[in-house]
Amino acid sequence: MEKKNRTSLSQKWENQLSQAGYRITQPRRAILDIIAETERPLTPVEIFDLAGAQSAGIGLVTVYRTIEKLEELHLVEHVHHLGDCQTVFRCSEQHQHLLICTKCGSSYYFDGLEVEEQFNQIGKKFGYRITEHWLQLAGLCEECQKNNPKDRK
Amino acid sequence: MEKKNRTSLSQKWENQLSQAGYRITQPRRAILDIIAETERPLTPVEIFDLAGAQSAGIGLVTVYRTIEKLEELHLVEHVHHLGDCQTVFRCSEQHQHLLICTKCGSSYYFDGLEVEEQFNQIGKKFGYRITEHWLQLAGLCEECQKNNPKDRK
DNA sequence: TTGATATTGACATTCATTTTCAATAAGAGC
DNA sequence: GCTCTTATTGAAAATGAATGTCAATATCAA
Repeated sequence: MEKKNRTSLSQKWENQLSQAGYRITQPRRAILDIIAETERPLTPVEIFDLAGAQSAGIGLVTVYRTIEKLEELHLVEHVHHLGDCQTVFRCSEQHQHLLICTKCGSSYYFDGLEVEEQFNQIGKKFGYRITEHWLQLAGLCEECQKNNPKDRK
Repeated sequence: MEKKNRTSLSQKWENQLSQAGYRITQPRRAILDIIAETERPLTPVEIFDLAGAQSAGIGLVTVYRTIEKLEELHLVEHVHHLGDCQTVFRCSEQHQHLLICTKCGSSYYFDGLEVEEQFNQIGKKFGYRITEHWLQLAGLCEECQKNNPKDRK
């Protein structure tokens, strides 16, 4: 059995799951690693495939259930990848907004403090009291701008 | 056959569909009317139910197909109704953002010119060239704030 | 080490959406 | 107004994502 290179992030998640009373199992560990390591949103099936490649015999159901727990503890969240209403995932910290590359999917979180104040203003204009907002930016990351000199599909 | 009170919006859509080479059928007309008349996002099934109440025998499949065409002509768009990744619909004009009431679902569109400039700035910070953005605000509308004196669920 | 039980994976089930296909109806051309 | 081509329709079947069921298994507290 080879020693896995656990990231500090998945270690942290593991502790939080444990503290919340959940057990740490091999399948869960594999799934945590995948999500923590990957710098872009993933679909449940993608996670399933990646995890399956590492340790055999992980069920897709377990992926859904693990995601559920992580979501409950606010360790991952659902994000929307371009117009399409695909359920994908990305680990997050605090309440932040996603900036995602339309080509390679690489993404960052940013806090929207500059804009959040304006949201309240806009709401006020229409008589609304804003309680939630949903913001996501998409574009080409530095890398993909280089590799995309003109506009290849 | 009673005369329907067609809204000017559905009339306009009808013309655009026609100009795009699509035929105007009774089912399509009913679906157009529903979407144009309704001031909140609707799921395909909701549209199906509402349309079915008006003229019998409209298939759910036709609802999906009509939405498809309307979307193609940018007459409706998919929106996300709060965290949940439910596919719902709402008619829109131009590129605008949705402001939606979490209680009754009533909604407005607003142009986000004030904030859009800032989006580019944020992107620049991370080396991204922003090409799309996705913004939705939710809260309580004036009416629901009144009817919701404390915080009834 | 042991034992209660949370978790697992296989399978069945549900629900939303898409595909298939023969029957029908829209509308262009006469 | 009538005819004919073909886009459109609805029913049924097919797909696909997500959830529920359940006996076997693995975790971890004692």
